[in-house]
Amino acid sequence: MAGADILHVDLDAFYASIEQLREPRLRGRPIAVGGGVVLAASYEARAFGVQAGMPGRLARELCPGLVFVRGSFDRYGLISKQVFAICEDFSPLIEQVSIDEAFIDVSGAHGLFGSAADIAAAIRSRVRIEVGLPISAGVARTKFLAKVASQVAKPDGLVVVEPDRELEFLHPLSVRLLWGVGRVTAAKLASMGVHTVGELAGVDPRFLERMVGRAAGAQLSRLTWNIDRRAVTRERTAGSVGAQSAFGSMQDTRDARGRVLLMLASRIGSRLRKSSRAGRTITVRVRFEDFSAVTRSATLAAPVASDAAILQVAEGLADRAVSAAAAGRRVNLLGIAVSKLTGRGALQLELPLGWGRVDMTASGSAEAELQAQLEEALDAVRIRYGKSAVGPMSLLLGRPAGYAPDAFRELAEKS
DNA sequence: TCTGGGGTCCTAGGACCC
DNA sequence: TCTGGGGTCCTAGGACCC
Repeated sequence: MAGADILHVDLDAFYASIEQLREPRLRGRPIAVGGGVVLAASYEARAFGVQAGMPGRLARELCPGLVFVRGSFDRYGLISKQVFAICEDFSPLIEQVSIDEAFIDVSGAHGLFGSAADIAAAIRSRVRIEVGLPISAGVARTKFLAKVASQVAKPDGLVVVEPDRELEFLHPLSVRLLWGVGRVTAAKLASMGVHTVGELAGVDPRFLERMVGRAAGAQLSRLTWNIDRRAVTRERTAGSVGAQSAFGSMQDTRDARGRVLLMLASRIGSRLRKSSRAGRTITVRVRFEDFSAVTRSATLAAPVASDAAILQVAEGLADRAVSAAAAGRRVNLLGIAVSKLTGRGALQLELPLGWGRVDMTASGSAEAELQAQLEEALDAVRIRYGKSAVGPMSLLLGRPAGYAPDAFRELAEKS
């Protein structure tokens, strides 16, 4: 049987710990990062019941001495990089899951650094000394169990689950520690008298599937027996890019909606172009005063990455979403997401036309593929608006692998 | 309790094609 | 003309995670 070679490391109360590190007078005090809602709470605040995701007002009621700190997210990103660079000194096989946690496969690192438990201890100590932050770690044979172990280890602890004691460790724990059991599923399980993983393991998988859905049910049944074949992988490319903005105290007017959509579209567009990606499906989410939400989406024939193209589609979708709801309801949040993303290597052109501008995006791994797509798009423009409408291409954005500027310049000149 | 912003994955129904 | 089964894609909604 394979050894316990997977680490899950998780920074404790990450944002709040950073603020306490930066500002000594916040140490030992209950603090929360955020404002309208709590993004992170220090352990001193958690003792009062303050939790991430909780509305700020409720948090203040629970914990009268609570100090709110505005977040400085650029700094959090930099510190996160420092921490995972330390992890990388021990093994290159790191899968970063979010800003504050990662899986590390250390099966190839024993000769240099000792057992997985030794490595976890060394990482914790170096992060504490070099960055100044507490980080918890779990060690187990599977990713799933390593993550459960790090949750159990918090705050500032280390839990190693030896392969011959897995179920003994897992079965007494709460089902809430299982990946995929949130508020709704936990309530359903509780209504059946199931509270621990061990109790869940005794439930017929077919029954579970009927209750929570086929995939989720099957997954849960497997996890209760620590069956998890996922490997630690470095590559994780996002499947969608989105942005949203709550209106807060801003009045919901047509003008305000337009401005928010513009801001969201340009944020998403620049992020897409920065990573040389483009997407075909645009989804708009509209949330109303009563927090009910409506989404409308559209899938385009070709991927887009320009602000103008995203905005144009999003405006239409937002109108449809608003009119699907009861008349007169005020909008409370707007969001846009772009999905069905191309792999890295999207290329985008903006063409000045007689009447304005058109954006096109092509994607593919090979240059020929990109060129063919753009030729096709250009033909469509010519057919629709007349040959003379198409002027010289003005802009190339994004560089696919093997990008050859000359070929595209020729294409631009031909048009 | 009255709620941010970034994501992932699943489900179900319908259209369309072979 | 009326019929079957399977696959793929799209859309809308929902649960969940950090």
